Amino acid sequence: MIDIKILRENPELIEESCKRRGMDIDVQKLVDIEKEYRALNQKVQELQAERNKLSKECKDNPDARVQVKEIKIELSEIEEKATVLKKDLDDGMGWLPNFLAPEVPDGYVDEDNKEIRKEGVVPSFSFERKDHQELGELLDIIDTKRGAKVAQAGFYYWKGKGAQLCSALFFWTQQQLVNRGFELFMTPCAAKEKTLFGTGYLPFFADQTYGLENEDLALIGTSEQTLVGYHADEMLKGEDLPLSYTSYSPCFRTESGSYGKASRGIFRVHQFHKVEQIVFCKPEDSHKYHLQCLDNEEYLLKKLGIPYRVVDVCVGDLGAPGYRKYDIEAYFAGFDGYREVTSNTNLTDFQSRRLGIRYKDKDGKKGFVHTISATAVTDRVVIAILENNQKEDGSIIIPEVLRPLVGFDVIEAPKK
RNA sequence: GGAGAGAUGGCCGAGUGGUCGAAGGCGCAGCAUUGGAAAUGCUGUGUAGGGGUAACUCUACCGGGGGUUCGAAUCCCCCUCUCUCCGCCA
Repeated sequence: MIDIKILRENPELIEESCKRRGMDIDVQKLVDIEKEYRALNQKVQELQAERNKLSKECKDNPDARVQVKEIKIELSEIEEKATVLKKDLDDGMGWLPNFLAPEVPDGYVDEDNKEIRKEGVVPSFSFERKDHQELGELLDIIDTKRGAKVAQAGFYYWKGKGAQLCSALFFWTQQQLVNRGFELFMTPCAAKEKTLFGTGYLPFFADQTYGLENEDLALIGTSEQTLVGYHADEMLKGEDLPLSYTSYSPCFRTESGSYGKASRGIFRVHQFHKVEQIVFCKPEDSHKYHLQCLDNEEYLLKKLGIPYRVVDVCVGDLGAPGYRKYDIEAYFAGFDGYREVTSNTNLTDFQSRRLGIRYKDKDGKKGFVHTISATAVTDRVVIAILENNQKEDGSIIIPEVLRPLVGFDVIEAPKK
């Protein structure tokens, strides 16, 4: 949510960021609604003041009762109008995107993202490489057919040593983050509209959400929703910040409208699994923790031996709630290219204003916290391991750091 | 699923029609005391919004929504949530 004072005093700033994002929003109309609402509200308050004053006189002045009754009628008419305007105002404010960091690259699609650096050595192969779909079937560790049979196309099973590898990766990642100062959570996998609105997923990503019938609940698209929502309507102590939370959860997304995109295998699915990083911090620190979350992501990929590149995400690929975003794209040998595995957004006070997450310092200074939302790992990292660590027969070398957890070094290919 | 109790400020908790934005406590801040601290004492301390250069002032808010009344934290109705007991259950 954008501070309504900015709408009032510097609407050109909002127009500018909408324009840069290519969003067609009538900011001026919103300014007018706000103005009208404020005038009406002022009138309401004047009448209320008069009413309050007169009611105090009622004990010894019977005429006052009659006057108050008249005021009440006038008041209810104006209040009715004000309520309508307030709703329009709230709806309009809910659709305003966050401001943009000045450094965000211009552009409309992911090809416009700016590469910051490349790390790791891209593996070379003396044989014909397979993609994860082929490897998954060969090794009997990914089952998309039965996923579709039991649930729907876009759902899948991890199985056997593949499932072991996933479990190990998620567990290991959580441990690494705990070692880096994060507190571990297990969260609800459903959340109500208020929470989804507050985190910015509504109204902007309404078509991505799996709602539950006859309930004010939807399956979470990410545990960001439940972790950030955790502190809704709370006043945090300044000295407790930053609060760094992590959790593992399934993530549900309808992915409507994305069928055209490269989606062989389980790269883009209706349910995936993610270890998330969330930071609540003071406004002046959000840039620092944004970079720290990025460092955590890079640390994990380096330990796992996965080559990657970091990109500075462009305006069009950023998402309305985001102020600045770094993606990491890992190298996938089967795809022979870099594809998104993590995404790390500084949301500034966009979510905290919607959710009412504030902090108070000992000296009484108050403000809205900033939030950082960053992926740690997802199933896609497992896919990268499969594709990059394959041998000619299709067997997979397990990354060293995960070997103690899975209890084997290789997922062996079946004998012919 | 059945029965009952409850929701008040950063937290706990009193308050059953006007003098209540709300006692008291905790917490927090300042001052005093101290070599320093603890303890103690005194003072201050809700949130959001409007108006004013400012001192200040007005409005709203006691889970949410509606109603009664000149006037509602308090009375009435609806909803949501929480807790306790019973049943069922991973």
